[in-house]
Amino acid sequence: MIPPTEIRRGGAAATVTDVARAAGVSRATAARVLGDYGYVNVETRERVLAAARSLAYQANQLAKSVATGRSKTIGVVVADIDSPYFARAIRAITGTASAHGFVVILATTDEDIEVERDAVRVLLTKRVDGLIISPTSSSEVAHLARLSEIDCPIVLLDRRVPQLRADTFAVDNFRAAYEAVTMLIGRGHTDIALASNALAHPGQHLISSVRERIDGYRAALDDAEIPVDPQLVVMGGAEPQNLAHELRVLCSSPARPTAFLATESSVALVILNVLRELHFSIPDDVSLICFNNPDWTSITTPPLTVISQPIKELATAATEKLIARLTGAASNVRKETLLAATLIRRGSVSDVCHVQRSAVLTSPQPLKPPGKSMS
Amino acid sequence: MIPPTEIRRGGAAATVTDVARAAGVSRATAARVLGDYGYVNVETRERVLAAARSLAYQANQLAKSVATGRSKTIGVVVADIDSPYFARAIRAITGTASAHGFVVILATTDEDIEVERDAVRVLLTKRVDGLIISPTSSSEVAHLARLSEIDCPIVLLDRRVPQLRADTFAVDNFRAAYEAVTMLIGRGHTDIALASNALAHPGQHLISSVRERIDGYRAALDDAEIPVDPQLVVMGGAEPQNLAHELRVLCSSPARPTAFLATESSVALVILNVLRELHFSIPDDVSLICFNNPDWTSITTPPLTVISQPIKELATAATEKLIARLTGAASNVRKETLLAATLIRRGSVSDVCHVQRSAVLTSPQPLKPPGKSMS
DNA sequence: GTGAAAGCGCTAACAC
DNA sequence: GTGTTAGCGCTTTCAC
Repeated sequence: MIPPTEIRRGGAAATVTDVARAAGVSRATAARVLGDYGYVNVETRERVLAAARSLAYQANQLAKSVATGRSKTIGVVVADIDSPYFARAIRAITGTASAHGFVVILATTDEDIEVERDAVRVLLTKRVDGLIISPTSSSEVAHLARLSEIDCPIVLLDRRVPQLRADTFAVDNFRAAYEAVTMLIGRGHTDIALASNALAHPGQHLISSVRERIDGYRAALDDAEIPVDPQLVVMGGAEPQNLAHELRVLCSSPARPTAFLATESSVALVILNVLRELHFSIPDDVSLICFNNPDWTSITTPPLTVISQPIKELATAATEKLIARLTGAASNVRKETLLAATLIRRGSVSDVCHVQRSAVLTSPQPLKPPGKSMS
Repeated sequence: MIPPTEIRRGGAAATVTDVARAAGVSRATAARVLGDYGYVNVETRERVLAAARSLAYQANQLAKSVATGRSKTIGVVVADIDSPYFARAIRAITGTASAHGFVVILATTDEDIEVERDAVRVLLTKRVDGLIISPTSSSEVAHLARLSEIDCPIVLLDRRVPQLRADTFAVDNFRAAYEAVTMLIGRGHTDIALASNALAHPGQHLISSVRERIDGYRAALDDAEIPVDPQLVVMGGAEPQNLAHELRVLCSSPARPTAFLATESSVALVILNVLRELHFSIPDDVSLICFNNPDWTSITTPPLTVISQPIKELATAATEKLIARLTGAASNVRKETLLAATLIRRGSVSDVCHVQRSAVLTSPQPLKPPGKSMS
């Protein structure tokens, strides 16, 4: 009864046609039950499913995608995964995506705009349904602007690009920096340095997160009527050695600050190394606050006061928004979502006693951080 | 002259057909130049390329894939990206892959075998050309064994599964643990504990890396004729609170060890917290060595002596091997590549003075670590 | 060299 | 309900 054609060709996967033949129905019918659409007799369905099972049929999503025009794939483009910050983001993205039946293609750019452009091109070639990106540049975004024309939804994560009018999920960095610096000022600090691993290319825009942190830092000083000393803003670039060098110079100069705000935890690491090398102690000689809250900041001596960013929530929300857009469940208006960061007070900040003040604890203060909230 | 059909339909991407029409050639010819295969007159080629350019033609890789049967995509399945260890691996994989024109689909399992099975199934559905996986279980591998049947090359990263006969890239964990423990013994320690965030499910196999580290630990003790105290092997499970609890109990008992070997840096973090809480100091009261070498281990007080694993090299080699297999450039025999780990001596190990010994430095020793090598 | 035509595995009108 | 048929965008064989 069974025709010889029934014999599967060497190792190749079973197709709808194979299943249809095995079940004795047309391809359309088989496709209907396998694709789970349209009406089909419950008995016929069983027969098809049985055939599919026995042939270990697995749908070819690629073929499905070219037929439907949707790939159930989202592209993710970030600078680096090494940072625990982005690692957590990616983790949240893949989790959320797969819960919705989407798969994630990952690309890293190393903060290189050329690589980013290329990554986006490749992802388009793979026909991703949408893109989550943490853009390297806030100005060179032509390759991103193009996306809306070709109807590939894009959501920005962690970094804003106002001119793009895309859904954006980021931290309120200005406020976070402002509050941290204001806190330092309240503790008596006036010589507060800001350290970053960004680089101030002349004429080049900084990525928004760093830009906003610096702005917040400046605003806090301004509001306290403390002049901003340009020397105290050190942009070391991605090379730790260089950053370390600049910090060493700064700390050995008369302009030596009494407190540091680090724009990244990796910067804090460099600061810690330099301070140790110079035999400065934290928080007695200098206070330190850094952005991000990787595990290790709680076990240093002293534990670090940090600005914790809700990256997981951000990434999850970004992914859900993108998927909503893809399934037509999102409103047409592009929205910017700014989440508040949380200042976690630990032991790396102390008072500066210009004037004799009443004794204040300088040791670890397990204060309950203010609740974070969606804005 | 230009037919009205020349007008692009709303926003949709240009296809080979469009380009062919614009260039006044057949689809086959256009396909040849766009796909860069077969012979075509150099002049015709120019015409086609010009047309492609003006239409902003971008090949549809999906369609190409269903036609050719190869997707230029590799699937990566790991437990978690949060760990800096795997993050670095993924980074290396995406980098290497993209250098070879491949793209990476990422899936995380959270050490859940069901999730892993599902991830593999989904990736197959996407017709990945091959798989890099760090399997959750060393015993439940039927879903992986199936892969070789359907001709989907797989390479194992970081964890071994002997019964799978797949290319494997891992660290020589046995030797690494053996050497670390032997070093501790040489420093006078006899009560050496091993702590892990794995869980000893009854009848369940541990993942190979943990298994081998424990074996190495035991072997070192055996060879030194030190009895292995089961109490000193604490398997806390993934829940840090639980691990912390077990450690607290152990450290408060008479069985308190003088040294710890942590199978993960995240475990070291927990140990550090517990020790601080108990007011034990490192390395005076207890010594500590941990696997992995995240940045932060060099800035704790004291800096941690660690076992650094060449994960980047491993991941790069794994990716290259997979791609070689995909392009038919690899020999048929499956090979296991074990790279040596490197013991980096810093400040968290000190001597135990059962017997009075000559003074030995216990402060940070920037000894040059032994060179690592491919095996 | 180039074109016509079949095919990859799937979806989706449209008839019956 | 089910089958027929025409696509999706690309490759590839085979004539001319």
